[in-house]
Amino acid sequence: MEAKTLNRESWLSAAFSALAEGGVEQVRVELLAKRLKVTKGSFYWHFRDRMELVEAMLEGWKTGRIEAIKAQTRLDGRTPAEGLRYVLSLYGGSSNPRGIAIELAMRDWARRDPRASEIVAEVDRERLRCVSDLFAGLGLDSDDAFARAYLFYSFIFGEGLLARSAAPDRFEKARDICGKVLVPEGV
Amino acid sequence: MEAKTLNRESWLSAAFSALAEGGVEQVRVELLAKRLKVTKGSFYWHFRDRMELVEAMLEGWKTGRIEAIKAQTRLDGRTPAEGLRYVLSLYGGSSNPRGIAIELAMRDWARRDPRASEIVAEVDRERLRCVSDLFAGLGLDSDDAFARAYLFYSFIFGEGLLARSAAPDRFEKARDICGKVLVPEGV
DNA sequence: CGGAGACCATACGGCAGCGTATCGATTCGC
DNA sequence: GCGAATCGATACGCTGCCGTATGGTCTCCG
Repeated sequence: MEAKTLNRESWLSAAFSALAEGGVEQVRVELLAKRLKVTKGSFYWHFRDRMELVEAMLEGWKTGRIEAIKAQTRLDGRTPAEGLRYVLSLYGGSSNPRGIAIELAMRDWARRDPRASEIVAEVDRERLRCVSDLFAGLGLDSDDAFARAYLFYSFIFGEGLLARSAAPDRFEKARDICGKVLVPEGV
Repeated sequence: MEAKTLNRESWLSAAFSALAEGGVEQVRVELLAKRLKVTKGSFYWHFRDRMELVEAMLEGWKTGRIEAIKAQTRLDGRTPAEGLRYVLSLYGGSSNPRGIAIELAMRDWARRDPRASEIVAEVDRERLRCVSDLFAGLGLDSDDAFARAYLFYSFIFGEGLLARSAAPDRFEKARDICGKVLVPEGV
């Protein structure tokens, strides 16, 4: 049962798909219209212009990601180490490729747009805070915990950047070992 | 003393600047022409079309980066650990921002262009091999050495992605600590 | 000095994207 | 049922970009 009429969410969803696949440059109203099988008449009903769509994307992404990291690091019975391994697994490997693609596209966007940069910074601040707390829960002092969180997220994002085809057969094992280094067993 | 006439290198250099600042989408012949204060008549004298420029960028980047990593990891009297710290310092922090920008733009490019992806993979393969060897020189076995190299480069690239404005005052210390984790002292 | 080639300017056609304007169709409140 | 609001189609002008065609201006060399 398809919704017979589009709404803001339909356009936003399509916009995020376009962002994931081709970067900000590819979220263009006529391309989205084609994808949604309508004309841009529909778009300019739901949005004032392209800027408004783009702004809605930024805001939506920000609140969504901040809610997500808070939920993901709320350890209900889990130990801090388990929590860290869980967060790592969410972005690791080939799980959630769309999420990784959006994450990378967002950051590339942030490199040239101050508005996007601001949003990414807010999200990063929250994320670093949350996983810093987990590392602190392992017994590390404030500076070490922050540094570990910094390493943790640099690895997660950087992994998405490393060419998978550079040595496909060795990556899985490497990831496992990295996991052990990133979240130490005994501290 | 300005060169009174442009050549292929002039255009390539401008193209890399545009790439660093705005991604592939921003290497456009008319924009480059404006930047070089000529018209595109000049461009189409030196290049058949935009594709040829872009292909030259890929090839030039590939050979340049492969030569660079080989030179940087050739330890002339240095210990492996010193070599690793040296390579880390080359991309770390705010040194060489242009190099980092090109690196990131290249990888964003690779995410949607198979040709670019192939080039990046070749460079990554060589880099992983070179720093794997350094880690192996520390006494690690093959799998551990590769994993360490994988972590090493993920960190380097990922660091460029993390919003610096998320906690500007804590990053420097974090980087230092990360350095110690990435290239272990005593193994 | 005169011709050839290197280098760039000018001008054009073509396409794709943004945004606007206007009109058609469907749905919902009353 | 009827009017108004909701949603989308069609058509237009504008801009920025690619690529081509053609002509102009130097410089070098015999």
